[in-house]
Amino acid sequence: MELSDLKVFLAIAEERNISRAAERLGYVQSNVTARIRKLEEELGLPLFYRHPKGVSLTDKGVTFSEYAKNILNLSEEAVQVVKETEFPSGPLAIGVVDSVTCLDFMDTLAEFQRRYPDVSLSIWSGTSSDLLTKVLDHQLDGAFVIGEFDSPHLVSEHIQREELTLVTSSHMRGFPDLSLTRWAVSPAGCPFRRALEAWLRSEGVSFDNIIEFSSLETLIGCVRSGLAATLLPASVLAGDYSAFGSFPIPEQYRYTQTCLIRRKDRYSSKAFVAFSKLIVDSMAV
Amino acid sequence: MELSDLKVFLAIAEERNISRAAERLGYVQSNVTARIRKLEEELGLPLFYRHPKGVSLTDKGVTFSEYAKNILNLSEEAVQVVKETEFPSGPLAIGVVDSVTCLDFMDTLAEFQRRYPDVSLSIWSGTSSDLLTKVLDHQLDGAFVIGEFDSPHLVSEHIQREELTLVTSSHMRGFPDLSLTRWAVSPAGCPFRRALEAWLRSEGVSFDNIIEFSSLETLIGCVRSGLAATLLPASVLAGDYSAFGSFPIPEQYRYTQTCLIRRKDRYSSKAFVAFSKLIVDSMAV
DNA sequence: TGCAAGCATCATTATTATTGATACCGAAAT
DNA sequence: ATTTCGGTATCAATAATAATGATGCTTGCA
Repeated sequence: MELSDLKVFLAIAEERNISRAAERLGYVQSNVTARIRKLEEELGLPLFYRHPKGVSLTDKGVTFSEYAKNILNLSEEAVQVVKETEFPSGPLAIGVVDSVTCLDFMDTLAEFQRRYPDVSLSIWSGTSSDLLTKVLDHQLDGAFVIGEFDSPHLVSEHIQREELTLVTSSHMRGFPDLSLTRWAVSPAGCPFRRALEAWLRSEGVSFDNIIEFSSLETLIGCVRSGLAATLLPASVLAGDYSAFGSFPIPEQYRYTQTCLIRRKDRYSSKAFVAFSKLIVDSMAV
Repeated sequence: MELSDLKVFLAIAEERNISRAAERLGYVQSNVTARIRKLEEELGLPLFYRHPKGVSLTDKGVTFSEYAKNILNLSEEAVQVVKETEFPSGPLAIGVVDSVTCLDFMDTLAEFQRRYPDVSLSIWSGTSSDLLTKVLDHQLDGAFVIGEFDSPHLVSEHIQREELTLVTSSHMRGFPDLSLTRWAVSPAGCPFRRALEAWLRSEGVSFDNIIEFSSLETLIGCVRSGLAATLLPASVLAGDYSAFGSFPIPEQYRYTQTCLIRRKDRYSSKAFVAFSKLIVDSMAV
């Protein structure tokens, strides 16, 4: 049994299809078939059920896949750790919730690239829970998410407290009538949306006059044009204050936390440490 | 990088000598040299210093070897877990301190073999600290040791409280004069010896009139012949009471604990669980 | 009945690992 | 100084293994 066998195995397990796994791995189907059969023979048991439309893991296969993931993660970490130089370098994958990408966060990124040109930084954006999954799955070194997350595998560091405001178009004058307002929101799971829901519920206002946006840019565009209002950190409006009206909301719902999360058991590369330090410093200003 | 590369790497690291590692692995030296060089090239850094009399790990090599061990342990565990059948089977390596091997422990072993013939049991004996090391090193599934051990990687289960007695030959009559007694002891590190030392110190008796035995059998033989006295659990004398005199010692030094230790993070096979259950039950009687 | 999608098989080829012979290197012995 | 010894490195030849491409087999579905 070799690490490459585990990679092949996991590819099949994820694709639930040998042909697709072969394609993904850049091999030919017969090869992948042969390898997985060899592995099964070596273990003396089937890892997959074969059905006409693909394959699926047996119980033992499920168990084995957990081990396989751990083993491969560990082997990657070993290589990374040992290759690491004194100066931050190598790949660094960071997740950022959409709402943060609008901040002067971008400036900080540029600064990071300038200081540490040997780090190849890749930024993923997504919802907090997407990013959470990716961090737990070793697909990201760390992520900036909104809200508190509690997992035995994570550590999180508070980066910044954001102040949510009720944002409207500047065409509308003054604090709107909540019950008559149409709301622009992110898909379910977004902490801003949850805060909005909680607030409106406490005001006794129903929450069905909503439009959902998967992209924050579009959402903001919609608010700017006066189609709807929303709840966002004022900082997201990126200085374009003249186009918007911004109103405080009750203190109970006003604050959200941006946290940097990472896996407890994952080795923090020099690049990661440098990155998180730079972010914390720049946020503190 | 493959698991076999890690095995080659670790063999060299342990032997500190490529030729010996090759021999141990059943390869020819040039092959092992080539493989390790290929691995080093892949990592882009040397794992070993070469000197005229062999090789030694670089700093990075030390780091890498820690990962390599973990990865290989995990991969072995993966195979073992997945191969495991409903009924206990497979290899089971247990360590037992010398002093326990004399008990009716052997009967329990025989019973275990009878009940679970598919388990290939191997018993290692040694001192408590030897066994401790082997358990931590994944060389043993578990071990019976005397005394309390505290390691974040271990869990231990109390099996039995042993009562230490002052053992003399039946030739000598009555409680001996401690200051005139010659003592037969196990090598340093044995908990019985430590207890004896502590007791004698508290009595103000010096502890230099000693003979060391590496084998408990020989030690007991020596005591039987009247050459020396010692401190042992009465149970060790194996029913041969007529040949010995046995005297209680102060309560403070009288008791030792036999514990079953195992690694916290190690998967407990069905065989191990069955074994430890059988032992606990048989001790409870 | 005839696809189409998917896994299995197999002969062939490409790649990689292993060997065995030999070169090399430094330390210790002569 | 020279040899010898215990070790690693190199390299051409060979053995073993992995990958390919073509084809066969099964099943669900139209």
